[in-house]
Amino acid sequence: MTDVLPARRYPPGMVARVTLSDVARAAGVSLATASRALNGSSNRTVQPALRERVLAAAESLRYTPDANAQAMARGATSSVGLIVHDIADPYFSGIAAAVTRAADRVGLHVTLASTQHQPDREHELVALMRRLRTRAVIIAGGRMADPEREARLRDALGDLMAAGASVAVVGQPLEGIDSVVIDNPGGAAALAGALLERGYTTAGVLGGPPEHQTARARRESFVDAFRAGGGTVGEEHVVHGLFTWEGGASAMEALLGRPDRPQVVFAVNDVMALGALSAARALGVRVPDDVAVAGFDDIVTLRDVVPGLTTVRIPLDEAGEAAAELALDGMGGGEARRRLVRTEVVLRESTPPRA
Amino acid sequence: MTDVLPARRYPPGMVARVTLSDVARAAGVSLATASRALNGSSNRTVQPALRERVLAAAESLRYTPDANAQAMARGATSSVGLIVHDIADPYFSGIAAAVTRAADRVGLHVTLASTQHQPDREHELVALMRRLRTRAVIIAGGRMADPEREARLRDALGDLMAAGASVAVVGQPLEGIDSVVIDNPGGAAALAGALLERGYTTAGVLGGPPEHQTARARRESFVDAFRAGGGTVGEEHVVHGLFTWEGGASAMEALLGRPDRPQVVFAVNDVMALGALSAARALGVRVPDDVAVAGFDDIVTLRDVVPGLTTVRIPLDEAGEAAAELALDGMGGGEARRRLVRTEVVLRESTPPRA
DNA sequence: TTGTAGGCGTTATCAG
DNA sequence: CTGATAACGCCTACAA
Repeated sequence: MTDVLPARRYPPGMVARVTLSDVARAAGVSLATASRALNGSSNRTVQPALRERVLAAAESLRYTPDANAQAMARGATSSVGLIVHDIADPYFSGIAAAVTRAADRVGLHVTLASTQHQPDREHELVALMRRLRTRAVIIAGGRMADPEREARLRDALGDLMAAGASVAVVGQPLEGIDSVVIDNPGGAAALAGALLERGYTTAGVLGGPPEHQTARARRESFVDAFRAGGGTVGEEHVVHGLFTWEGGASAMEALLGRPDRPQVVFAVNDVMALGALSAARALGVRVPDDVAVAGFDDIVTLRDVVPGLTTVRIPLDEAGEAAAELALDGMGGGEARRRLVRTEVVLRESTPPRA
Repeated sequence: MTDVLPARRYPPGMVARVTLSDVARAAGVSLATASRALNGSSNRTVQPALRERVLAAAESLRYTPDANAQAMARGATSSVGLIVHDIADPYFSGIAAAVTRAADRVGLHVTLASTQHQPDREHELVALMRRLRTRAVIIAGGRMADPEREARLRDALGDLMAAGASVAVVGQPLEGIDSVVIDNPGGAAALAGALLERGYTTAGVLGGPPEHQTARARRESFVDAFRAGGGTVGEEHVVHGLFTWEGGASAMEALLGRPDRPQVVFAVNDVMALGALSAARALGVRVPDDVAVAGFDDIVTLRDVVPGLTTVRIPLDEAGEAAAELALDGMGGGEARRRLVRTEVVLRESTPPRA
């Protein structure tokens, strides 16, 4: 078996690429046979002897099939697209990890695209995925509800699906599209219940942006449940602000400045809760001695921090898995499916039982 | 302009894909002209009138070029590969964010692959990238030094580069390959200096796995610098263990069980430091009152936690940017380049100045 | 079982 | 400036 080098010539700057024909020639078989030997697909109709020859030739020529060419010939790629707002955000990276695992399991690879926090870019990225002819795309994020943006997104998704790709969103359900929805209301309500059970009777809320879908769901469910359970949440103790650390800090500041400080403060996400902790400390208010604090998300690197933050865990791996399952199974043409990912209350030291 | 639908027939299950020919036909021009009008490449030699017609046709047909076909014809894809161990790890997701941004900036998209913490899979993923014909690949991770694995990786990288792709590694420098290296020794030494300056004279180290490259670099530099600065680090106060939360916790436990407890304990990463905090608390040892603690990495979600953890920040965005720059500039054939990313000491409450 | 040949969607070369 | 037409690398009926 000699290392027959391709005789073709390449433009300067280009590198010699060994193709299937090279392998076929080196092995002394036809292109078809080489293809079958290397790919095998369903019917492995190729004599062991030849097969060996081909494999050996491929090996010695360091041949690797060109996925793009295969995609063209087969009419389908082996990639799934994942669109997030910011991969550095633990929420998204958690989902990404699960999606990656799932894709890997079925021999697909993932193309990652990030909107860089610009929700209006979502539709552009969907268009990108269409050009790439990804088999499926998973869209995570888009927490703000903006009808116009959603319309454009829908449009792009229409084109994408018309091209045969399947789609799944996780986080914000999208009418008519397979979606996995996080049980924010359930989690917030459960948290309220758990706090009541621990003896808290008055609560405040750092509620995030009024229009923020996720924030709203958590805030409203918490308030409703806490009240329904006999607790008190004063209207003046529901403070709005940004969905960020700073947002949590300044909201907490405002809250602590009011009379009748509530026994516990619920921040609609962990990062805000951290800001709240910091603000409290700055004001000389001790947590949990003077005021208890709870968050939402259970950010992974926050676990085992001191004091442990009571929160609601979102099983991101489940969410990612579910999204991948929906997207990869491809919807059977029927109704848009929906998967609910249950959240779970995690009680820690920041909300000790009240005597 | 009528919406001329493609007359071709497709196998069942397949979806009608509108191609450039369809657009050309609808616009009444040749394939070549349509291509030029839509792509324009360098020489935009196509009459405005025709150009308009083509654009309109494409628009109404909802045409999008097939990236795979373009890749084939052009002989080059527009994707860059990114290989990490675990995208959920803030270290990797931080780098991924920067890489994504950089790629985006130059009109490339990123294909993400994860080894799932199995370093032996790195070479497989490199092979994947080769099949995909990515223009460049960035490898982040691989903290363990395993010559055999490295050999296989090298091999795969050779093939990849022979195919014309450029490569850059970040984290663990690889001989002969463009790499961005994190200044772990510098950071650890600087931390030692800062602690000495704050009045600490005795230190212990939670050193991670003995063979772990990163751990070793940090541990040794810290010890050397602390001693060089007049401080004391007893051999029995350097405890090895896992590079994880549990590793930090049990190492701390062991350390606190010894006589002559050091004034400050340096954990070679933040997560281990967290474990250490937890272990200390469990043993009734207060931080920082009874013992000060410092970590390394400055995990983003840990900032602003109480008590603030003194640590060494790794500017992941810089690292990612640098890697992308190296990989995308493609090495000019010369020597392997090297970029040093400086780390920065961040002093917080876990290591207060000693009176 | 193996080989031949046509096609996948674009780009690019080379004549008109 | 525009239009045939040959690649690009591979797969797959269809034939042999």
